[in-house]
Amino acid sequence: MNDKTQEEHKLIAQRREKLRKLRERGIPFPNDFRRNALAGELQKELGDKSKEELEALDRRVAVAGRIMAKRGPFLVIQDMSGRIQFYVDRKKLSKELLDEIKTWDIGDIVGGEGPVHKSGKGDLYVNLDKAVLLTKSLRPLPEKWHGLSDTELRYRQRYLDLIMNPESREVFLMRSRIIDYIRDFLKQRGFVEVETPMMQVIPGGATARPFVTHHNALDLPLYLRIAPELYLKRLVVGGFEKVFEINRNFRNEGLSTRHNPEFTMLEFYEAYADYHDLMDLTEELLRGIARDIKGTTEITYQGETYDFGKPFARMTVKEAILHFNPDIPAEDVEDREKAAEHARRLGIEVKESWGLGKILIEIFEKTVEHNLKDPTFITEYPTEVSPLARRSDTDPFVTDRFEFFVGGREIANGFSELNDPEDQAERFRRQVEEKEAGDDEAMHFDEDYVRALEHGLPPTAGEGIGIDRLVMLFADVPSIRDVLFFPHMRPRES
RNA sequence: GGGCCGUUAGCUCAGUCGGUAGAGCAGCUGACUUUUAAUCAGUUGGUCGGGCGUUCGAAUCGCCCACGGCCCA
Repeated sequence: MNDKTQEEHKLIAQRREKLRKLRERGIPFPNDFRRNALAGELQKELGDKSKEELEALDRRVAVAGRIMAKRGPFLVIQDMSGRIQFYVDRKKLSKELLDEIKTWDIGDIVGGEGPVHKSGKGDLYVNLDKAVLLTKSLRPLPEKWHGLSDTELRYRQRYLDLIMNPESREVFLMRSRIIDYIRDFLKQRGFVEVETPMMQVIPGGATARPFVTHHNALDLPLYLRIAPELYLKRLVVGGFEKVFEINRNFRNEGLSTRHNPEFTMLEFYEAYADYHDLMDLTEELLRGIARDIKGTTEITYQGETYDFGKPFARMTVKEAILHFNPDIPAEDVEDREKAAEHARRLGIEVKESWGLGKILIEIFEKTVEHNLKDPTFITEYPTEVSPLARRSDTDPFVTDRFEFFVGGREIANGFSELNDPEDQAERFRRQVEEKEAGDDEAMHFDEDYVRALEHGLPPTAGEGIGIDRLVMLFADVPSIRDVLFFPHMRPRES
């Protein structure tokens, strides 16, 4: 380590010196100031009153927050609700207090008390009687007008982004409101919120690469869950007939504007329902979120508008492939070799072990998915790629499954659950074969889960909704990093 | 993993043809006390992401590396 890394920046040194003086004078980080008002609420409550009305009212408040700007005798204070000014009156305050306020810096956290008045220009301010520095900030804030725009710093030092950029705060508040809405929606319909293991002996419920950890006392490898599905269905076996969980999943895959190694998933299961019921429920839920959060069913995402008010389109995987690939004849999606030919032409590396179902899904992902702009349910997913979904009664090649797309992105995946334990065992065996053939995303055989099914899973439908992507949609942001407080980044060397 | 773009003062950004590195904000000194990106005068602040190379001379050209962004797989 050289001197350079230890040497402190001048701006920090100046502030540290001010803190040193505070220490000399007593308690540098007091915690006895109690506020009784919030800036934003005062603006709402008193913002319309005239100067004279406010003086007559003589509303005395105690407000605390961070100094965001200094404007002559005014300090701009920001708290969680908004902003209000403090007025520093030279004629009114003691010399000692005036001298102290002079040492306050932008970024410091302060408290002030006094009556709320209004300036000649019509802005509210607290006419300070008392004021106290509560927390000295040792580091300067970013530029007051442009805020913090460097994306790397916004993600690495999210607190600065939140202090400086109101749009960013708004996204996270919206995220919270969306999750609240979903909880209320499901609870009102009789669903019970539960929690199931994040660390699993057999990672199940999805096809994805897991993170591995190790339990010392049991001397056992444990996997961070890639999905809660198999545990939630065990609960349905146990008589919890309507359950949901909103929690993190972990997948050991790359990072992108749509992927973070940990992400939030809503999963819910309803006994005595099928996938059609869930499509209806999903439609109602998304429409409800749109109305509640945006006040309209017209949702604009990255310049394009989608109408959540109209009934959502529904089509099958095969129909969608034919629709977006007019050059593929209808009979070719029924034939493995012909479908494989089309797949190869599209640049897909077709593996020997793939059946028709897997080939169709690859073609679907390559040519259809990004084109599904308007809210659309896609149904009839091949059994081959749906190892946990109930087989269709009319066509065993496909399952009673759907996925939901909007803006070219998958948002939800749901199906009538496979509750035939013997079929499930057979499907697990196929997965194990694929794993042995080199597919490291294929599922493990979960005997314990099959045993649960053998006790009887009632006819059930279940669904997962990716919360991060949902929030991206409603918040109209292009990257998943914009809806995660602390997106994963490569650590920066010191 | 591949392609393209970016990295200059605490922050937001300029920097021409390769010729001593600039502005605004923030900071500091002072004036000013009803300001609204407060204003006025003065002023401090740089390993130009890191390394190697080309050159009399590199923020600028070349190569390698790091981190980030976007796109593709």
